[in-house]
Amino acid sequence: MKARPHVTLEDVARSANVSLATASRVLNGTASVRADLRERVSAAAAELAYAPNAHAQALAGGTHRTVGVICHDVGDPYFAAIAGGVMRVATDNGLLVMLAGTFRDPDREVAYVSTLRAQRAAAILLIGSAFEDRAWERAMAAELEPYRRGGGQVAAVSRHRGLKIDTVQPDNKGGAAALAKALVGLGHKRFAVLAGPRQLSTVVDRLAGFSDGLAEHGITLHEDDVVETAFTRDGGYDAAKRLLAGRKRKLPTCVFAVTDVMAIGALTALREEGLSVPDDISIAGFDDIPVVRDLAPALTTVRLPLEELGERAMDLAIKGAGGTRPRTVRLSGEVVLRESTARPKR
Amino acid sequence: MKARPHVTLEDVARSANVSLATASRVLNGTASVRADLRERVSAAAAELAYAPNAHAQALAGGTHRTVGVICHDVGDPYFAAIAGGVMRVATDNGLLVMLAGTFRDPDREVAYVSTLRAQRAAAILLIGSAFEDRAWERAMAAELEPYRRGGGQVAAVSRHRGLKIDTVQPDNKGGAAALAKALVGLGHKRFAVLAGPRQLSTVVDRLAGFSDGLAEHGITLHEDDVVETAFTRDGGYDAAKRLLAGRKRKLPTCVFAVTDVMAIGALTALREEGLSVPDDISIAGFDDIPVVRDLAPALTTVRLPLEELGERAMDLAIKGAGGTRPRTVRLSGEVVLRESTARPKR
DNA sequence: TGGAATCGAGAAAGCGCTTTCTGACGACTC
DNA sequence: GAGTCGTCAGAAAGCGCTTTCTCGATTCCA
Repeated sequence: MKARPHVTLEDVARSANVSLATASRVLNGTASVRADLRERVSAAAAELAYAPNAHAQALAGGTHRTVGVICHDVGDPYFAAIAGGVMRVATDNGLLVMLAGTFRDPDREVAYVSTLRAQRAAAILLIGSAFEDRAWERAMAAELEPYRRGGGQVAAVSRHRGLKIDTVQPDNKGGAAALAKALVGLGHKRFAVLAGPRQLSTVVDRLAGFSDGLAEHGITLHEDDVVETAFTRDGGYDAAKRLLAGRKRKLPTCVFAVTDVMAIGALTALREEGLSVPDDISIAGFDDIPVVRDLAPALTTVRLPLEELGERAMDLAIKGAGGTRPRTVRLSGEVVLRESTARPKR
Repeated sequence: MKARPHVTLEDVARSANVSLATASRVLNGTASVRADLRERVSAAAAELAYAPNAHAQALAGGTHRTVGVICHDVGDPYFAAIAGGVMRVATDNGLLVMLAGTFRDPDREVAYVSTLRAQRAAAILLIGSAFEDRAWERAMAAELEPYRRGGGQVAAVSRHRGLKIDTVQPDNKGGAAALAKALVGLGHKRFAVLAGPRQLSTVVDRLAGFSDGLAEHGITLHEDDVVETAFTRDGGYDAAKRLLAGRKRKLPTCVFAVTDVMAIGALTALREEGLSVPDDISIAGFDDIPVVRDLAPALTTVRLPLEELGERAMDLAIKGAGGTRPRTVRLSGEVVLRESTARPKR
């Protein structure tokens, strides 16, 4: 057998002794074709293991069945959960998902959008906090705008409003405020927050919400109660260590890590330093990624409907933009008190 | 401004007052072009926010810059870690990754390969245990074979040898055997194994390795010491509960869950039943996914170089098949004893 | 200064498919 | 039985790009 490049529709047509057009019609069910011809074409296609060239189909004005999803880190359970939701909806709609991780590099994010644009992806989904940065925003808009003008759909999860796109927005502020109130309700008065870089809108919102929640009870969150760190497990770990190193005596009774992933790192750091959670110190996270219920102690957090976040974003993109105003779907979180928080003993 | 479809190379060429060919050459740097023309083309392209149509490029015999990665579940940390490795290498090589989750549905897996074939993906990576099923294997081969004949690269992580493809194979058997020996070394004599479905080759290998390792020390793993369950966190949870329910008295002193994810579920189940790990019972997993070091107690496991698994698989695919024989890269694991295992007290 | 050799730009031929547009052919109507 | 539709298969025109192939304009050597 010779090494031939690819089986084409023409091969199928020739083998079935019909025209290209007829073969195409049979394979797509576009128009009615006499039964015997239809039969011959199907048989030939199967025989030759024909797979249509998706590029040619796309070029010929056919379908664009792929959607691009851009997130910061595929390995992060938060994104993984959202991506799961996206994929379910995508699969249900016969769409292929291209998942890209930017490793939090703004330039790479813009580059990916550009590539997706070149692929004529049916939709682009931006998952995760935007960078609050004018230059980045401009660059992003410069890619997104022509993409949409060309008929592309764009939707985002948890994004900056600077980009005028359809968004599924978890209620970061409200959730954090509710959490703050719940923690104050447990009797806590001295707090510390492990925050990610303030460039990220999610960080800013959760911080603000938490601060507001405390303020309602007359508690002020001072700037030096906030430890800024990387938005990762290791970031949480480091920040907790720094927190302890800095103030061995006037330790807070409760620590709020702005994401569960960071809380997990912090939990380990606290344990390593010989502190018992929640006896010596309480800790709470945000997101309710699947694994936190399996921790010991199980983590108090704000439950976000992660999969739904992804599903709704995909929905938004599929349904297409109706009006000209960007739509926003708000999804609220729910405080889940678990064993990592308790009444303070100090 | 009118809603126009897309900026094409022709638009750019016209705007720059050069021919299509010249514009193409400038944008690809294919051949030398007079400086002023080059300048004009670049300017026009930027001005119009031109993005080449990747489909047209692919069709015209240009580049195929996308690779497909198929795994069981994107949300599973094991796959996420491997995918991270794949993505790093892919990005370094200017490739786009399309990640697909099959949710352990064999048919969907085959369907994805078919789609990827249609996309003329540069490579297809199969991540995770194969289904040990003749019909599935045949269907898979029927897709893969024409794909490779057409120049496609295929590589796998942790797969069945039935499919004759390049493979990165973690040493499941050896790792499990080493783990068994280490556990026996701690003094354990009565074991139980939480296993996934035996359809999956990974399960079979780890089970066999563990059994062999025990056998070397004269310990026999009986069939009813093995609890078969779903290959997930919940599977581990359920299996552990069943284990306890079944034999409140002659409890094993050590439980081996064939994956960390399952071990995590089991850990929670054990805790819920009031058993202390490792005082009442020891537990070990396999894979060393990132989160297990943050558990309390931290999980004993077999460390697999997960990211490297992905990297090597991508390497294999990029380097292309040299000879006709499928290549196999073997990566060994390393037993990591942590706090979830201790000398048995019973 | 003439002719060969060189260089670079444009014309045009596909890549594999979808989709009008055409044109047979048989089934109708009056 | 002549004329009119309605069907359905085939011919052909792109979709947007890359890449020969071609040919005019330079440059260089004799």
